[in-house]
Amino acid sequence: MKEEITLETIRQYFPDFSEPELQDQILANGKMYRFPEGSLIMDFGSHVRMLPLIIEGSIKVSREGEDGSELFLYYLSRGESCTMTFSCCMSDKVSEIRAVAEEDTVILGLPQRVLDEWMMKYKSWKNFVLQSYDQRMKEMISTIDQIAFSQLDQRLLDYLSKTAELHQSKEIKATHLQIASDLNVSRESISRLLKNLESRGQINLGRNKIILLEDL
Amino acid sequence: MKEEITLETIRQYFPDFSEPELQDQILANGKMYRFPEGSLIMDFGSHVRMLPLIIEGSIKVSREGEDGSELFLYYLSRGESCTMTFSCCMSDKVSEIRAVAEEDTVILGLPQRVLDEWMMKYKSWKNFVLQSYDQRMKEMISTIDQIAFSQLDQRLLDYLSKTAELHQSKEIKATHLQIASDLNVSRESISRLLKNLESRGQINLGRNKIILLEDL
DNA sequence: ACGCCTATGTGATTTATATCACTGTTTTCG
DNA sequence: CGAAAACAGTGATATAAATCACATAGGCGT
Repeated sequence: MKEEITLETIRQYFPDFSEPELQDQILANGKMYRFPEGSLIMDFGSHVRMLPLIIEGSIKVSREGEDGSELFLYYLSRGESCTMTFSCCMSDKVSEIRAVAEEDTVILGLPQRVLDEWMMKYKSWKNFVLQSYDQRMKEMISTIDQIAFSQLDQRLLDYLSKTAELHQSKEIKATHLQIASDLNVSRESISRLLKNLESRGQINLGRNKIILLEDL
Repeated sequence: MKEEITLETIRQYFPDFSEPELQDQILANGKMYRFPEGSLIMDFGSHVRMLPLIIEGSIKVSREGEDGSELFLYYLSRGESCTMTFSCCMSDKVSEIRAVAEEDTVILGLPQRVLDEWMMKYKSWKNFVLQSYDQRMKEMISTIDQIAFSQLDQRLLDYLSKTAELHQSKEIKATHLQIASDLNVSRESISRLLKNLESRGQINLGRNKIILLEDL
C-alpha cells in the first residue's frame, strides 16, 4: 500500500465525507501512519494530538484496572475513528483507554487543530463525529450489559463472535490467557468453559486457536 | 416556580450559551415540563422527540437487563442534558435507557428539529453537545470500572457518595432493596455490607435512611 | 389497638468464579 | 539437541455473592 493519501482512498473508505472541500482539507491536513500488528497506538494517560481514521486493519480498545489488569471494550475497523481520542483532542485531556493494533493497521491522522473547526463547517464531518460518539456509546452500554447481567459463558460467546466477525474468519488466533485478560477473568475459567463448548460440539480447540463450528 | 421561560433562566442555568441569538432561539423553541419525584421521564424503547435540559432537580438514569432488573448508570442534574436522548433524537432511534425524576424536576424541552441545525450554527451549542457526550462517556467508563474491577463494598461506597453529593446531604433516603436493585445485587448483601459499615463507624442506619458520618 | 405490609437482620446453603497446585505438551531458543 | 518457557488440562479448595428461610421491627390504615 502506498504511503500517499489520495482522493480515491478517502472516497473509498469514507464515502460519507461528501463535500469536495472537506475531502481536499483531509488530503491537505492528513498524514498516513502504519502500525504493525500488536503495536501500541495509544496508552492510558498519554497525550493525543491527532485523530486517527482507520484506513486498513483494526484496533482493539481496552480499559485498565488499578491493578494493571485489562478489560476489552471494543474493536475499531476500517472506516471508523476513535471517539475517545476525539474527545481527548477536543478538550486536551489524557487518554482513558489503550489502543493496540489488532492487525497491521494503516491510519490517517488528522491534527487536533482542524477537528473542531470542521464541526461547524462540514455537515458530513459533524455527522461522522456524532455518529461515532453514538456508536461508541452503544458499545459501552453493551459492554456494561455484558458485565452486569451476563455470566461468563455468555460473555465468552459474545467475545468469540465479535472477534470472529472482526477478522471475517471462524478461526480465532488467541491463547486462553489472552481471552481471560480481555474479559478480566481467570485463565482456568476460560479453559474450562472452552472445553465445555468443545464437548458440546460448538467449537474446536487447537493450540493458540479456536475454531467456531456454528454461528454463535 | 414559573412555567415561563425567561432569558434570565437560560443565562442563569446555562451561562455557556453565550450567543444572544441562541438564547433567543431556545426561548422561542423551548417548552417547560415538570416531573414530580419518582415519575418516569423516559423508558427503554420509547421514542423521544425532544432534548431535555435540566433546569431544576435531578434525574436518575439506568439500564435494564433482559430479566427486567435495573442497573444504575448516572445522575443528571441542573445545567446538564441527557446525551443518550440527544443521540436518539438525532438518528430517530429508540431509547436505550430509563430516566426517572430523582427529585421534583423541571426541564426545558427542545424539539428534535432544531438540535442538529444549531450544531453548525452556534459554537456554544456545539460545545455543549460535545461536552455532554464526553462527560457521559466518562461516566460509562467509570461504571464499567466499578463493575469490572471493584468488589461490592467499593461499589456501594461509591454509590452512597454519589447519591449524597447529588442531594447535597449526608442523609440518604433509600431502602436497602432500592440500593440493591440499582447495583443489581441481592438485598441481603447490601444489608450485610451496610451493617458492616455501621459497625465500623462510617455510617448510621435508620429505617429508609442512611447517614454518612465521614467523607467516603 | 390490632393486623398487615414493608423494611431489616441473620443463619445456612448453593453457586460461580478465583486461586492454588500440579501435570503434560508444544514451541522456542541457546 | 536439550532446556526453558509458554500453553493447556484438571482436581482441590477458597471466596464473594446469591439464594433460601426465617425472625423481628416499624409504620400505617381502619
